[in-house]
Amino acid sequence: MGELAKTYNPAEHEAKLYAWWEAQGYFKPETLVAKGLVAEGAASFCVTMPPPNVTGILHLGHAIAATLEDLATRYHRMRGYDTLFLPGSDHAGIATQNVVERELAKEGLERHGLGREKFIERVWEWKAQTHARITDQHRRLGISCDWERERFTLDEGLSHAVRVAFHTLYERELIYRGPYMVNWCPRCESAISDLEVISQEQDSHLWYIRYPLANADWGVPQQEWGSGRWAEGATEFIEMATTRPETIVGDTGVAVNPEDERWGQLIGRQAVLPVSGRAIPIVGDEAVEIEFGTGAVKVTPAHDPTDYEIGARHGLDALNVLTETARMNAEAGPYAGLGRNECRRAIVADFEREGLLVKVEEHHHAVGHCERCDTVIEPRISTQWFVRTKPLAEKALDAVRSGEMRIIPARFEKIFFHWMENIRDWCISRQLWWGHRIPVWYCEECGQEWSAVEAPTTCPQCGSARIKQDSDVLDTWFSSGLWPFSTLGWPDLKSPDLQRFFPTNLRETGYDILFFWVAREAMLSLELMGRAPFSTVYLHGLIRDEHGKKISKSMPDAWKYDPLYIIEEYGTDALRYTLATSSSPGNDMSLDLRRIAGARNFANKLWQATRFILLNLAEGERVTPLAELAAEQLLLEDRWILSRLYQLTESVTQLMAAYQYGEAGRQIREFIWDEFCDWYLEAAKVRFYAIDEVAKVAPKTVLLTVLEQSLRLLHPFMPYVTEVIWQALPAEIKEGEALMIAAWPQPDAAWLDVVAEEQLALLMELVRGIRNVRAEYHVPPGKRIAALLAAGALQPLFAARRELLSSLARLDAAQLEIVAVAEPPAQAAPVVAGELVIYLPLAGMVDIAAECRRLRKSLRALEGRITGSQRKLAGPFAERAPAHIVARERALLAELQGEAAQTREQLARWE
RNA sequence: GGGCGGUUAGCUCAGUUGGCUAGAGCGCUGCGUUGACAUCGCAGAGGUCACAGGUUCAAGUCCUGUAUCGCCCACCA
Repeated sequence: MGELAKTYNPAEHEAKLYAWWEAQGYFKPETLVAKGLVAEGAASFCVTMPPPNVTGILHLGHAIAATLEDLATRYHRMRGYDTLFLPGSDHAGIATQNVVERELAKEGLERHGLGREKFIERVWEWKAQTHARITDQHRRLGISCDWERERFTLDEGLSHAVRVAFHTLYERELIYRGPYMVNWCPRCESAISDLEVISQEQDSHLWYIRYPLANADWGVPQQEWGSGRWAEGATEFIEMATTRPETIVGDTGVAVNPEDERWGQLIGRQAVLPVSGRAIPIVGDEAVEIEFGTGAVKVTPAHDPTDYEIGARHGLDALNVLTETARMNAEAGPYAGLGRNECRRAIVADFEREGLLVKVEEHHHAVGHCERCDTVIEPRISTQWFVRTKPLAEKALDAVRSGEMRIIPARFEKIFFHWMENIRDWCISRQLWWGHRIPVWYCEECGQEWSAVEAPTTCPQCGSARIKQDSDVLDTWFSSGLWPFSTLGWPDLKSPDLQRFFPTNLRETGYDILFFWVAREAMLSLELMGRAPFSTVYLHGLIRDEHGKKISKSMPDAWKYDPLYIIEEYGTDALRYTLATSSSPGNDMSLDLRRIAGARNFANKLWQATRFILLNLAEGERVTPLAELAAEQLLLEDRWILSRLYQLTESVTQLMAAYQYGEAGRQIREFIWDEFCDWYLEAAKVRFYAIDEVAKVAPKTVLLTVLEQSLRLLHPFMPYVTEVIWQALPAEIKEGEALMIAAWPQPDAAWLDVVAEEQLALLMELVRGIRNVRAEYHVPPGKRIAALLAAGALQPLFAARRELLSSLARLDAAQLEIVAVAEPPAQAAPVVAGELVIYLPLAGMVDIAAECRRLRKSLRALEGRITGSQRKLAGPFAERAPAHIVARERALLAELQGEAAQTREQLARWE
């Protein structure tokens, strides 16, 4: 005790402390129960960590999530909830596979060359490395999660949960398989969901082309395509615009709007498709916009979602002309084997040669790209697995509407509704290797298809052993969608953790994955568990650099925003405090390193205050607990700070319960720094440095009591420094073995003392006024000056605390006169605070003209406000506004008038 | 094409049922090494709360519109 270093050095304590907490079992709910810190039948509080992808290292987005989750966890643990923060990580199918593929590419390897099994081995190796790094980073953040309950989406239990979930949905016909148009990434060679397609605006072209029409004069091209005479003899044409000329070879129709006067009469006729010379019908379809392009559109049902629908309506064939890697297939005739872009150039050139290219316009439009590898997506018809989302979405909508699940900030509920109401079926199969194999088998004998939780050996239909499992894997979000219950032991409904902690309480994540993840968690949980997975969704914003730019690895100063760098430079507490208090939910945050430095300074400030207090304790001195103090031992400043602490605790507790962490954190800081350190601690020095030993008892008690309770309030924000300090405090003023398992402060209503607060506020105003005058007159800071205080009815109070006033304002105690009514000295600067006036006889220094100017200025301001207040009270305000608001206004007016009267009196002496 | 958010001090941001003189950190100015702290203290300067209307006794806060920046969603080829 009392051995605190000169400054707080986070690195010296953090790792040690974390290891100790963990070794003590404080992160485990069982420990708290065993210690009797969780009351019988206490409510549970559970948050499952959004499992980071095992793709790389953590960034500030993870840091803010972990911080807020741990903040909530520590707060609830202190409140006596049966608390669990469950950690884990996500195999992140497509993302991780891509990362490992890039790693392999560095060695000149490619996954197909390696083979599925070997490749998966490599991914597991990668997983082991990144997982270790991620875990280490999370520990550095000080999060109090139960590592023994850590889960991984591909581990045994969760894989089983995935199979059960799939099987259940399959049996309920909420999962189906079929050939539909999906988003296909030709680089990943896999289908991806709508959400994984990122549309990017691009500059491109709109090619106006024309197809000849078959008529009595011409119907079959006589010359070779590319000869320049392919359309020779054609007499009628239909002109259309396209952004994708390479798909022309896959056209099986031309569509026009039936209302279109230009083209309407062509419906039913045949066009002759360039290149192949195939006759294709012209159909009428409402989907065609008359205004766009020429009003006619080529229809390629196999390669465009709209065309797919038009084709379906008119019985047009879907002719696939692309391979899985987006090269032209045999159907492309002369273009077979070309890449889609090469083909585009070639076919445009050929159209020009054949006189079928009318014009080319600049065109700006959105093109879909793969979220993971940025490759241009190809819409493609392929057989995939889907989740029928409509019925699931209904339940999710109800859960939010009914309030079973609440989203913070509330505006995201509308966004959630909109998405859920317009949801489309979710493509869950991926042609990847890294992930959960789809638990469906096919019989090669009888063609039976069935789903099973455990791998079968024979066909249930015909008994054949010639069965094969589906080779696809599931979308990674399918397994993470089960996270809130799969991690707690589902599908075992008797799992103690599931019964104890489900439904969970909080899902904290960035708003960018509301649809990807939170929405899926809600749908799957409501379907499989019959309940929403959590009661509150708290969405944080994106973290950007100090100029509001998105932080990316390619930025030259990206290293500055690495959580580990920040932790090493400023300490974990500084990072956590800053992340928790610098923004509000759902709003992006520009992380300013200066703020982090400020938070580090705050930790040090707290440290210094503690040092001061402990330095004033003798070795082994017993501190008197607050309860043992007699009422009269508590002086004005003691009653004031205790009252302030009471109010702070009330306010912070309310804010924490309402998930207003930012405001809570700011209030705690303001209290500790501005009230406790700057005023109370300075006030306490008066008694510390006095001769009277008895007088020193109360301030020690109050200092330690307030400090100890402040530490408890601050602990969820700055767990390390608060715990280190707490451990150094004398045993008499604390309970238990660690701050992190201490009880959240229960404010003692007896501390509330509004009179003390008002009186000290007056004293502070007086002191500030004196300091102000001293600064203006350049009175040397150390110089003690005489003063005459006219305190009116408060004379006894100020007389009793004369040392306090003289100490804080650097007055000469021997020449401080405190009276009820004073005859103003001739050569003195008056300081007015409410109805109090203190005269500072600055012998020979007082510039009367300057004083008059100062007083007049102050009087003008006062009079302005008085007039405003009077006008307000004379108007409809007095009767329309609530009584307490009016009363407050009246009180204010009286105060202003009192101060103005005093000021006028002072002026009158000189004028 | 829809929808959402931001616009508050030089910079980065708070300001949740509308209610005292709109706040903080950093920066800036002046003073200061008083026996916790220069990662500090004291005093101070600095804002027509983007703009225009409206509702109200009262608007940074609610409504309408405008500007501007950003984000999300969307099958105009």
